[in-house]
Amino acid sequence: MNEKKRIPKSAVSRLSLYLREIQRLEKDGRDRVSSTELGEFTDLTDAQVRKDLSYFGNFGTSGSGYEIATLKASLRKILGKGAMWPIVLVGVGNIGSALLRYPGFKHEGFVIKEAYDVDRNKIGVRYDELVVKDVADINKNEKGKAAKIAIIAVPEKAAQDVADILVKSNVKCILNFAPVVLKVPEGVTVRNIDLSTELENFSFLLSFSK
Amino acid sequence: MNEKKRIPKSAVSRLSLYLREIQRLEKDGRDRVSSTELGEFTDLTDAQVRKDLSYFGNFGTSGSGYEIATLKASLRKILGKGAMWPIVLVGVGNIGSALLRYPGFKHEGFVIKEAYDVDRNKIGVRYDELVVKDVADINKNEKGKAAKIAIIAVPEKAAQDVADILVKSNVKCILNFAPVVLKVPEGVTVRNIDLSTELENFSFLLSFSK
DNA sequence: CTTACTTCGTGACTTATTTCACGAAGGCGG
DNA sequence: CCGCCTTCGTGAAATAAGTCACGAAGTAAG
Repeated sequence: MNEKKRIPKSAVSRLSLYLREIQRLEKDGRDRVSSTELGEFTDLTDAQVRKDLSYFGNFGTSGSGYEIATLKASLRKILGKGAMWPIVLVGVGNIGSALLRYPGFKHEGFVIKEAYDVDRNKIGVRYDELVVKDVADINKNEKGKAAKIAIIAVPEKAAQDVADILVKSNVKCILNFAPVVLKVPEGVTVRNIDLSTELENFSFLLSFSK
Repeated sequence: MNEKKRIPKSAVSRLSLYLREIQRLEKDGRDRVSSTELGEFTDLTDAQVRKDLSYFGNFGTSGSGYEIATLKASLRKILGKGAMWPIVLVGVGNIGSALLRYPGFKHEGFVIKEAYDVDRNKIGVRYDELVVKDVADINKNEKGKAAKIAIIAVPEKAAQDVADILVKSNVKCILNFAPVVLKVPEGVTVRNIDLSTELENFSFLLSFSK
């Protein structure tokens, strides 16, 4: 209910999980779900579920939990689903091209609208309706097109330069696969997907336990 | 210094960043670095850097910061680098095959030693020295081979089954690319890489800020 | 050797996030 | 309509994480 309270950053990520689960439940023909049950599916406590949802509204009914149809609609609204979000991809190497081929995005409301690379061999390659362009042309093409979300999948050396260009072309959110801490101005959000860090967490754990 | 204090989970991830940065500095010929400087590189405060490091030892010298060679050695030790960690990959689709082709792992101390899939067309395909095997044979091959780290890159429907099999074959750490919350017994760690959640964070942000 | 400066390590404090636990609301059977 | 059960929403308490700020230790210069 309360719009003023500060919302923990991680609550939004959990909202994603809730949405995913209730969509699954909906497919199974369910029409109501309790916080306890949602918690079981997402490995969270019932209190956590209720609190997270309560940051955004009163979606539940005391005796009987949450109605799936309405909760779904609300969560989708909050998470900005419904619009199709255009994405710029920079770097069509191993990961970049995997993302291009991944069909799931469209279904989730995201489309890679443009793809760039430096490599001659990659420029001009077609993926579906999309042709890989020269990274030198980002500004030209991007300006005004208003993709606010970008994915960086270039080698570490190039990542900061690419980020700078993207910021100039008005990108506000960057999903970064390069193993670098990007410097961006305020108002631009970066989220890192960093495989070596993830794996090092594992090797840390494994080295210690026993 | 203090071994008893509870270490924040995120401190280990930051250790990875520190290690990466000092290795970069070392390549540039530097041999000392201060917490302030490390903080600038990683976008953290100097206090955060010092506190993180202090969970694991007294690596610094008061007047002059951290000696790169020794800090590097210590961090590598803590993070379990030095050994080559074998990894099992399950799912050789878009993402899985990108990971197989990614050369960086080896350099970081991780090697994909086995790869599995269900798809006839993928089974038998060779990537370097590695041949994709039938997922039905995981147990057989894995038992005793002692890969403790696995990567799941299968479609959501299959992920939990795969996880169960992996757990049986003694895997302790799972990097999960499937958009599902995996249920695993205590003692097994899962880290999720969830593109739609990441992107939904963005669409959430973008929907609100104006 | 003394003074001025740098930079660490850390306890105390602040802020952020999660968990607890309970009142109130809704549903249901009789 | 009345208990009884379920389940929400939410302040208050507990836990976790991050920041501050300062004493102590090192360095450098004269």
